[in-house]
Amino acid sequence: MKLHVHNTLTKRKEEFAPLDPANVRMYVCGPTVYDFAHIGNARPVVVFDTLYRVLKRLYPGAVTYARNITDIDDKIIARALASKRTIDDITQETTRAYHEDMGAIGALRPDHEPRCTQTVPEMVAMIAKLVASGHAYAAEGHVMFNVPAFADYGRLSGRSRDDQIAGARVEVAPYKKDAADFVLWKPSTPEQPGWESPWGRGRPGWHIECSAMSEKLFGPTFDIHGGGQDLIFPHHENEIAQSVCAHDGVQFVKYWLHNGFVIVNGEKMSKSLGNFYTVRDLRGKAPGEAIRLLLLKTHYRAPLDFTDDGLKQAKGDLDRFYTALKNASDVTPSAAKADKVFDALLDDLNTAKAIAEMHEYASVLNAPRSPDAKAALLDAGALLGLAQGDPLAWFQSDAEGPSAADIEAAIQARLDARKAKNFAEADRIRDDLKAKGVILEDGPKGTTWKRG
RNA sequence: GGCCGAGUAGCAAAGUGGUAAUGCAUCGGAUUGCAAAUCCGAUAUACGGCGGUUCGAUUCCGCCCUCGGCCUCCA
Repeated sequence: MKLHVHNTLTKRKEEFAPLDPANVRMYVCGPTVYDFAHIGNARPVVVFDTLYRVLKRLYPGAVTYARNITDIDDKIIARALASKRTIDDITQETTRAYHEDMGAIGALRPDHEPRCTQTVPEMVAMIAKLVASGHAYAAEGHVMFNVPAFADYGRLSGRSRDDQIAGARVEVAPYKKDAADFVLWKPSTPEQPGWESPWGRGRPGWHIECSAMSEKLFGPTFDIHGGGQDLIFPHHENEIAQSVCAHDGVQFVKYWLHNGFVIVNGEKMSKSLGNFYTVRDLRGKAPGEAIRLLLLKTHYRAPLDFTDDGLKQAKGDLDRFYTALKNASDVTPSAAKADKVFDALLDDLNTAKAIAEMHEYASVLNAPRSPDAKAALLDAGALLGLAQGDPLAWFQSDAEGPSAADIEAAIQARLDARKAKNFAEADRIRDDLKAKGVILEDGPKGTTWKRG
């Protein structure tokens, strides 16, 4: 079975055939670092992290994953002004928090995390090239990309020129030659961060960064470009225009992948609506691993309705996996692989199916306790970034509630009571612990406990 | 207005041209001193609506309805 992915460019599922199997390249749009990441920001991270894991298995040692960090942006400038902090301070702290949060939800670090501030010369060079080739023009300190100069504009998002004009709500700046033209470079005031350029001191527009950073790392053409569906237009459409025109018409990206939104109460979760949950906050409610599983339970292109109950259920799913592993601690895993899970992932990253198969492995591990099932369950977890931890730690490590020593002491007291057939006392101890969030399980090898 | 996506049992969520996985929930039973965990079994008129193609559609086509999104910063 071969990997198939849904390509936004063709609107259909296609077999994935890398440009160069010895050099598979994936670029995903990363965060603008001015605030904590919310669960909607986390979705593409987890989705493409899973794809990264699949690609690494298919092309061992040949996959390069890049995810940028946008550290030049007007929202950052605004945040700095409002909080009286420096831009560096904000971007560095936010980047650190981002790494923590994404690590907590099991995301591997990309091979490269390019930053805008370290790619300005490349952006300037690309803009200059576009000006020289007639695809862009300077006007009033700005440099604009001239959309009519790129015949293929609109192909990714499926928008025609007429649609653009009909639906245009954008205020047309007087220096634009065409209403659809967009900014490559804009002037900075003395207070704003800026860099010297042939068009004066200024800063890059939003879209050019990804074109420049991907070119720097990957060259003019690469395999996969990912991001959220809200980036299809205008961001990715504009990236294509810039990159293709800067590279004499050479193809930019072979496969465009986009994840669906996280919604809450029927509405898209977004910063502008203010209806978002930060990953940081959710980590206080559930383990990061449960947040990850929640994001993977729905196919990546479908909308995902976030609820507290869904988060609880995801936690419950993990409990089931870890229970199976805990109860099978004496089973030595074979060399079996999670073939069904892998096949599901190869089919356009069908994580929902993959998790269902993972449940099947857990069932087999519970019942016939087969070494194959244990190996497969663990392998499934490795592919999905789940259930890799120590089962006892999963159930027992929690800051709240009685200490492990107190619990052990209570268990011993209860054991004594049971030996004396004093079941009333034994049950009292058990109920007491339960009230404190500790559940006891009497098994053939003695009593174990977990935090509920 | 243009474009895009979604609508499957109580909940979540896959999937298929021949009446539909999986998990949770619910109900029995096994096991247990009683539980928990696990196992066995059961339940549910579940595929938004109306047409069409077909021997047969939830699955293909058309129209419609509902919800959401993009067209302006946004994962």
